[in-house]
Amino acid sequence: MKPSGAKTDQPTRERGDATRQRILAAAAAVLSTKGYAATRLSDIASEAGVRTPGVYYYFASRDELIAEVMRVGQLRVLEHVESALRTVPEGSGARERIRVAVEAHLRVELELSDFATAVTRNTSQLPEQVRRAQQDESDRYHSVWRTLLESARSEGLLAPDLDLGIARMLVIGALNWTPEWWRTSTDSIDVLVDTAQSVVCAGLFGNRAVPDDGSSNFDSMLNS
Amino acid sequence: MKPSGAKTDQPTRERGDATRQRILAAAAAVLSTKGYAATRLSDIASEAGVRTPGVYYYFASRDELIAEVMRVGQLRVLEHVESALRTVPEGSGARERIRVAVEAHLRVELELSDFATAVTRNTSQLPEQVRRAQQDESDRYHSVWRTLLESARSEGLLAPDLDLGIARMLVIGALNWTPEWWRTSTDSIDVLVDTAQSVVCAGLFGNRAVPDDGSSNFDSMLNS
DNA sequence: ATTTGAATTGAATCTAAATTAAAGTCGGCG
DNA sequence: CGCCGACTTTAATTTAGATTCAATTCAAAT
Repeated sequence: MKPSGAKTDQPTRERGDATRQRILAAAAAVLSTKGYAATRLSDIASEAGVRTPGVYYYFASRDELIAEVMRVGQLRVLEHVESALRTVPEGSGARERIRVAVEAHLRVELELSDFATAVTRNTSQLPEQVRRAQQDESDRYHSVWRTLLESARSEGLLAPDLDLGIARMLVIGALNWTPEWWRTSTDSIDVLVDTAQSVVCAGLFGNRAVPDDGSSNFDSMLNS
Repeated sequence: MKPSGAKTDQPTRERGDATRQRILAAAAAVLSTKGYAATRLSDIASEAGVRTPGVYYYFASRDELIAEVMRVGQLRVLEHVESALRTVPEGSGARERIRVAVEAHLRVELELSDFATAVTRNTSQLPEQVRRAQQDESDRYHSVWRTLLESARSEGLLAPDLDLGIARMLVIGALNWTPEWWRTSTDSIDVLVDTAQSVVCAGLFGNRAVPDDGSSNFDSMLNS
């Protein structure tokens, strides 16, 4: 809050780096709650403990700052989900992988990263140029899900007439909408994760049983 | 100086009424594609064939105009879905009613009304005051779905441990996300409707077969 | 201790839009 | 006709907020 600079005895080079990070994080926080329309550079600055013009030392413009938030956010989602999938034991089937992806998506979205939330809540409202910054990572993320569904199909888990593209977007949509209604403070995320896993798997595979006997959490892998 | 007067009884407003509607519709159109952030009063005006200040003859401010779009939009969704549900034969079960609700939601969202799209794509980004305008209708809409799920439960269609609130939001989320990716021109909406009905019903009830038992053509509700 | 340059700021400037003011048009009706 | 009031428009005015600029601080190197 103090206008005075940070009193750390850090070397200036590193302090500047840290400031940049603070600004970026502040932008993600403001963006994820207020949305692109209502995000003021001054809000970001004060959240980051800097005067407004200070932002320009690190970012060329408001849109460039926001674009970077988007890029980072989309990348974080992608990497978190991919990394979760990497922990799934080799032999596991598509069902298990999809459960893991659902959980990873929800957790990074709701628990781990304002950046992720900033992305899903704002993508649609951005100026063309800003949106482009994220396009690449976004495409890659969709590829991950496309692959998941395709392997489910080749395992014979899906009804043969199911349109994979549509199904994919319905599932991702359900997950992406969660920031609109989920109140982290109030509700337990574990229940959400469980419910979402059940509903998504049932929706795709057509049966709702097959609970996870404890192996749903992707940090703990038991089956093989 | 202004036509201010609290006089409710203004004679002859034929042309004005139409203009007001044009402005409202234009606002819905712009809002549904560009989003709140990028929606300029001047865009709305020119889309409506009026000069910018002309808008102020009918609406007190930009936000008031937008608020009305939101109110109308949410109301349209509500009424379209309720009216669709009214066409379901008395004896039908919750599964059939939910299928109808899914279809009605998608169609009003994607085919029938820019207003509806404007609502779902912008609600989260609005200033508090504007959002409040729709709150009421929004709550009523959620009640409709709550009731649908509750009757499904009382018919024993749902797993007893399923969290109805979460399930409801996941389903509505999947539907609300469609305007983000669906390209009306490119794709057939019928396939989307079919797929969504299957996935939602399977997701909730846990089996994917059981299409509608030959009853009712819910195309009959497409007017209004 | 002086110089240097990265980091930061207070005080302008600039600009896109929203909003207001002040007329102007036009059709109907006395 | 001629003016009345509903409707529109052109021409300001205002304002919020992004961006720029010319200093200022302060740690580190000389």
